[in-house]
Parts: sequence; structure tokens; C-alpha cells
Amino acid sequence: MSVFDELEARGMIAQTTDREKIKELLENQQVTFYIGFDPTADSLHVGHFVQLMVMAHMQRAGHKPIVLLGGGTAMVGDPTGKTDMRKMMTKETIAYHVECFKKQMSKFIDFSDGKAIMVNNADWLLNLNYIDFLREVGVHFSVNRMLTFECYKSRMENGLSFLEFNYMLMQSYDFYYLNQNYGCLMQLGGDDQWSNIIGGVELCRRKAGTEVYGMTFALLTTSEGKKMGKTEKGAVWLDPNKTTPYEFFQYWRNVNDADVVKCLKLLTFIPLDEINEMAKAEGSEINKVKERLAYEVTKLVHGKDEADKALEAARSVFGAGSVSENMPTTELSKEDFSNDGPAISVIDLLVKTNLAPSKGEARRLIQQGGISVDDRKVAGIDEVVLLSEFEKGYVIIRKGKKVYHKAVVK
RNA sequence: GGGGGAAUUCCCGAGUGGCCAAAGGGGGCAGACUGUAAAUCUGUUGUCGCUGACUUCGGUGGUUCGAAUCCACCUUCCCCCA
Repeated sequence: MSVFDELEARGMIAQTTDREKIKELLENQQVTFYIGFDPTADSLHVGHFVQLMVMAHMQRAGHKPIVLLGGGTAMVGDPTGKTDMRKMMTKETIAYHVECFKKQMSKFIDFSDGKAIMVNNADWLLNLNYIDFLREVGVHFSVNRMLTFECYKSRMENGLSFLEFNYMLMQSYDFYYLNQNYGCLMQLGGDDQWSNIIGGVELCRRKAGTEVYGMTFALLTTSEGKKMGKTEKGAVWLDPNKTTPYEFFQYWRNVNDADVVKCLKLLTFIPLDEINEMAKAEGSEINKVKERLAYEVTKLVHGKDEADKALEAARSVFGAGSVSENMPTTELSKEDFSNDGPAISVIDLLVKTNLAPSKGEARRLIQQGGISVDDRKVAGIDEVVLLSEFEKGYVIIRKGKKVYHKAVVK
């Protein structure tokens, strides 16, 4: 099975500029291709992960990836799919983000022996001369046409600055540059990047007369069409300091039934036959499949050790209900306990462990019956936990059904 | 450059002198039902020493017994004309 067939069978491919030609190229020669990542935050998130998986599939098949870090394009900001303009980032922030991205990338892509290269478009975009750029690149773009593009649709109502309008030209120029300097033949990206990719394909043809190709990939969306990888706290990050391996694991463990198979295909290397076999699961059997998904993705992102720990922690918490070494833990000191008892109120305990952001919230949780301490449901807001209860080493606080926290006294 | 409009709690968005910690929706959290899912229903969603007090409605000052609401100035944003 060729990479193209593999990607297609996994449902990863969304659009292609020339399906037959791309298929043929990928099957018969080593192709240099690129995917761009704009350093908009200090960590990659799961949205990027799908792109990295595509790269990894391609690299395994012998093709050569160029990871393009958008140190230059991030100065402008991609308006695609956004309803409002993003806050402009300082050059220092962008440079810092680029460094963060660089560190994370090497976990997923093999850069040894020139098997892949990493470039930063700041290197060629930042020193462009405005007039030269307009004359050489701008001349090939039709504003009339650009304005009809789907990617600007939402912005036609809320306003689109000239700064952002130029983003497409920047990205198109990237493709042209990489084609001229690195022999890059193909640009891949999320399906939202279609317009930007097309821009580059057309620029190469008009300016250099070379034929290059573009291919986009399915975005990670739920069966309802919502973007995945977002939680109330923000994105699901790949940086373990921003999203702990356990949280990361739990995110995948809890995806909707309807999305499990899609996630397995997009986010793991599990062979298709095996995935199709798992897809037959029904009812509560699906839980096993979800567990496998969570384990595999966590393993790819955080390594086997962390994945094992997360799996173990999840099983002990939701299965036997016993204590886990990997449960989030808060250390209390003796001073946190009042003299009578000595004891600490459950309300204070919740705030100390960050299970509740405020005492009001803590009261509410107790009143609604959402808090248990060592399997004992807390019935009233006046309840306390005695220091002596910590003598066995710890106290387990449970908030709702899924959140467990361990408290110990130093 | 000229004219008009807007800024409200996590988000959207009502509120135009006291009945406002501020409608409604979204989201979040908790409860019920479950499979650590979805859907549904219920409660809740500024802070605290919590049957009360305190701080909030872009900013600063003012009018008033009393201001999210009125006035002045400032800041930011949007729309129309050029």
C-alpha cells in the first residue's frame, strides 16, 4: 500500500490540486514537501499533531519533509477561519515560540542525516523590500478573486485589515521560495489552508512556470463539526507542563463514541485492519477502544512511560477506586490545620488543592453533593477533616465523578 | 478629514436614575440517568467572616439622597461619506 493510499484510506486527505499526479509522484519518487507551522503559542497543540502525523507517514514512506516555522508569517497573522484579528505578537515573543516549537518537533520528525529539514520563513520574509515584493509577487494576485475566497468570508463582516490580507501572499511566497531553493514540490496543510496553498501553487506557475502540488488534510473535528482539541482551559497542548500526560490521556479517553475511529485513523499508527476490527465494538465495549486510543496517542506524544502511568492512574481511579501514585497531589503543612482537632475545613481544603477557585465555589460544590473525602460524602459546608485522618499518609478528595486529588501533610 | 454608533460579568447579549450582583442564550461546574461517552432533565455560575456585607458594567472626574443608566473629558472599536 502506498502512502497516498494509506493516507486516503485513513480518511486524512481532504483536497488535492491534482489527485492522479500526486499519487503517481508519491509512488515513484522521493518528494520534498513542506508544512508550515505558525508559532502562535509556546507549545504545539493537538491540531498541529495531525499535521505531524501526516509528515511522519510521509517520512516513513521515504519522502523528505521540510518543517517550516512561520517566524515571519506570525508577524502578520493568518486571518483564515478567524472572526477577529489576533493580537499582534512582539518579535521577541515570536522568537521564543519558534524555539519552543523547534524543541517539540524533533520528538515527532526524524531530522537525522538530512532526512528532514527545518527552516524559518523569518529568514527570507523579514528582509523583503516592500516595493520589490509588490512588483514581483503582488502583481500575480487578483484582489477581486481573493475577496471571493471562503477563508475571508467571516471577515467580510467583521473587518479584515490590510496586514492580514497580505498573509496569503506571504505563504504563497514561502512555497515559491522553498520550490526555488529546496526543490520543494508539494505543500501540505490543514484543510483550512486550501486557499493559501492554492495561492502558492499559482504563484510558482505564474512566476517560475513550475508545476507544484498541494494537498490538504482533514481537520480534527467532531462528528458535529466542532473543532477538537479545545477545552475550557484552552487547547490541548503537547507540552506536558501545559497539559499533563494524565489530562491528555483523559481527553482522548472521553471523546465521543462517534469520533473514536476517526481519531484512531488520524492520530495513531495502528494498522487499518486492526482499526476496522476495533470499529465493530458496540455499547460499553467502545470504552476499551477509547482506552486504546488514549494510550496510543499519549505514547506517541509523551512516550511509553508516561502513557503507562496515565493508563494505570486512570484504571485505578475509575476502576478499583484505589490510590494512584500518579494522582495530582497537594502538600499541606501543619499550619494549615486549626488547633481544635487539629482539623482543616473541607472548604479550605478544596481551595488549597485548587479543586475550587474560591470559597464560594467550594461551598457550592459541597452543597450540591459533589465532594467526597476518602469515600465519605461531604454533607455540609461545616465539615472538617482531622489531621489524624492523614496519618495513613494521605487523604483522597474527589470532586464530581472524574476529578481525584491526593492531599498529604508534610 | 466629515457624520453616526458602540464599550456590561468567561463569551454573546438585555438593561437608559432606585425593585441590579445585573434578563436571556452559550460555555463551565455539580446532581439524576449512564459506559469515565453522547443526548436529556435539574441546580448553579462576582468575592467574603454568606439569611448579611463588600467590589463590579472601557477610564477619570462630576450631577444626585441614590448612577451600568445623566453630564464632561479621555481611551479603544465599528459603520457611513471622502
